[in-house]
Amino acid sequence: MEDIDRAIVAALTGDGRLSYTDLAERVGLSVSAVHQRVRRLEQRGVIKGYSARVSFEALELPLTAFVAIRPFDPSQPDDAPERLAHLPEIDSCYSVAGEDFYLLLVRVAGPADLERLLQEIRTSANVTTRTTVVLSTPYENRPPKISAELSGRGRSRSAAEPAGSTAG
Amino acid sequence: MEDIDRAIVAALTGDGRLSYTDLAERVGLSVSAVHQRVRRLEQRGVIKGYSARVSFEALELPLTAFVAIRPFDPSQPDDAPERLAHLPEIDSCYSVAGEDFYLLLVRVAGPADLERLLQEIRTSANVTTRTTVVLSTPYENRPPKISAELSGRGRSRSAAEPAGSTAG
DNA sequence: TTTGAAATGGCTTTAAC
DNA sequence: GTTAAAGCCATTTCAAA
Repeated sequence: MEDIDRAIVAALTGDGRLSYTDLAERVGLSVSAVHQRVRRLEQRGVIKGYSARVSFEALELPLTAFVAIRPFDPSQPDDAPERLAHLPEIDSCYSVAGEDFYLLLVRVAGPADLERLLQEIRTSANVTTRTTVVLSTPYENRPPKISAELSGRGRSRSAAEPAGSTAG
Repeated sequence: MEDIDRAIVAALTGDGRLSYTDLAERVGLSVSAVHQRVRRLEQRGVIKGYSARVSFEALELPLTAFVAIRPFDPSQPDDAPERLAHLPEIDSCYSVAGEDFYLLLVRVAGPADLERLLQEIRTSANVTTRTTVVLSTPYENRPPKISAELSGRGRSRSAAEPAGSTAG
């Protein structure tokens, strides 16, 4: 992938509502050029969509936990992700190597809800659970590493000086 | 928080670039009313921002792993999150109860990069690591539970339908 | 094939009710 | 919360490199 595409992805990861005008200024291209690249990135699946970042505390879901699960009966078909998909408290489901089969990230209002959720998980997927409560989240869902270093591309307008330009 | 606000948050979590026009239609309010609610949600910190959802495979970061860390010397000050923040491969950092001190979610290009990252983590924060490789991700970062279901209230194009105006 | 510039329709945003 | 209006942006179209 090109450097400019990486810069576009990095910018939209930081602010998914950036206008094409601002985006064009940042990467040093015209609006239509940037727009075309974004469309291509979306079509190629590099950009899968856009989401609002929410405060789970404000949503009254202050308790985050990891729930490692493994089947109670390993001979059964392993369809835990589908069996658990209906539970909205489950934020993410990872199939993992190691002792456990899956690692779930869940968000609930408090211990009572966590207890009910764990019971629901166990009965829905016929699994055992091992839960690790999250005490705090120093950072989460940070933008991925972007190696793009935009060399000073000549532009017509000199009024704005986008980030990434060589220090002068 | 009100049901309409929850519906707005849910909609923007699913599609952070929804226009206020579409949003207004979904929740059954006027455009400016929805706009005002979104501004308030942003100011209150319920909506912390907007991000593009990216394909880590397309970004050449196909290997995801969880790295549980604990200090090599527990008598030292515990500032692992700050010491590790400069590593862009670290997607998230959770302070957890249980055997370990922190749980990191990391994304790298392959096993070689993972090995280098683990060495970097150990030396940067003076910690031991226990790594769990993610084999696949059935789902990730799903929208949180929203108790309000306002489906069916949306109008198509009728201009004179004062939704929710029982008081007037 | 990709980029740059202009025009139009739609959206965001503000003010008044 | 609603309506209306003004300004800005997204999207398309076309010309040029």
